[in-house]
Amino acid sequence: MPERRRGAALEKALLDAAWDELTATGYAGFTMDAVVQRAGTSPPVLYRRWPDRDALVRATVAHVLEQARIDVPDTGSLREDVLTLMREINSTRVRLITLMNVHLAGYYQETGTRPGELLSPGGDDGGDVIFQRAAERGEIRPERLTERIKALPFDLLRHEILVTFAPVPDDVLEEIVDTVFLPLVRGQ
Amino acid sequence: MPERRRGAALEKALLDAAWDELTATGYAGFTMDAVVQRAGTSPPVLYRRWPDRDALVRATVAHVLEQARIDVPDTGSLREDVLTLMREINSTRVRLITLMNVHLAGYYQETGTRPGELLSPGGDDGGDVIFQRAAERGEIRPERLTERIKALPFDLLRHEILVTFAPVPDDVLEEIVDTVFLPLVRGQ
DNA sequence: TCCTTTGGATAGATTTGCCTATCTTATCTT
DNA sequence: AAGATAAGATAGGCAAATCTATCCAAAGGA
Repeated sequence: MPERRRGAALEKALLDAAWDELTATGYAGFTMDAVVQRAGTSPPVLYRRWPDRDALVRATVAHVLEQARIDVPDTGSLREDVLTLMREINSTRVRLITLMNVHLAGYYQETGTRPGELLSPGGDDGGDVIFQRAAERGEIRPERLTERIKALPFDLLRHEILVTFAPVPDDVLEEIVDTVFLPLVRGQ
Repeated sequence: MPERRRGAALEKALLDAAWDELTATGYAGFTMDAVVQRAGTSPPVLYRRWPDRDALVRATVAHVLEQARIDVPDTGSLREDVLTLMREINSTRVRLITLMNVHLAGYYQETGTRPGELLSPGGDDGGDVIFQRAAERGEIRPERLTERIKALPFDLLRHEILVTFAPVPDDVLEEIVDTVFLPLVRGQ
């Protein structure tokens, strides 16, 4: 019956349990006991690794961020590249985004992290590649590409997620790209 | 020394204290004791009016929402109308928006309220007037006015607030209106 | 196989916040 | 001026969560 987890495997199980607990109950209802119970272990196991609740939350967020890398698509068209990225974000990061913005007010003040850092795929430059390629293909007018416009579809996606707390329907993604983003970069 | 507050004045003072407490510490750290102390009164005074913490939070939000009405401007140009609305929101509702989105996860589940309802000035139709007038003046192409595009500047403003937790600089507001919104409704 | 390391169970001390009971005192009404 | 009403102080019971002390048991290494 024993079959005990140890070391890294145990640590991952604890952080996963903490993450589930965070998304289920939010920061307000987040208790060490609940994490212990969800992970099927006992308090000292938790306290040996993280001295208090805040340390555990920070480690949990860091752990999830590490695993949340998104790689940049290359479909051959800007429309599909942007939509692919948006769909990827939409399907994998809704919990992360809502949690970070909705539940973790205190987290920011301590760490200096900003929620903005959560969406740019692979840092702030990762997304630039798809615009460079689109410009080389002649799909867009490069002079239209301000930082704001490059960020626009992702900002709007993030906004939808933050206001609805749910994944965004695919036709909304297409509406954003086709009626807002593309007209701006193609110049009508 | 006494000079006791009573009735409506006391109630307002309590709700204001609760509001300050909410924005200062967030929902997680929001305690009845802290509100009592901040208001300079004692527990029974609070509990005679609101049976528990959740009721107080709900009453506080309702109280703030009541006082947060924004009226629709009529400057003669769409650009100024939109900018005026955005500036008004920017200067009066940053705390409200961040709090509602960042701290009050539990509030929504109970009340069914959605954060989206916080920005549309005077309900969802209030803002429509400025677009009607702009169309009558011939400033814009009415067929461009989808719901999404009408909401666009306000969605982007809300997004900025949610990501930075601070008022948005005026030049950012102008950038949004001049490089994103107006090109879309004027058709280039 | 022995022994060191580490996971896990249990119980409890401590803190903190919720909420109530009781009493005093100010203010309003008549 | 007297009585009714409501504010405010104080104290405390209760519940829940934090964190620790102590012990036992399993896994891995020598």
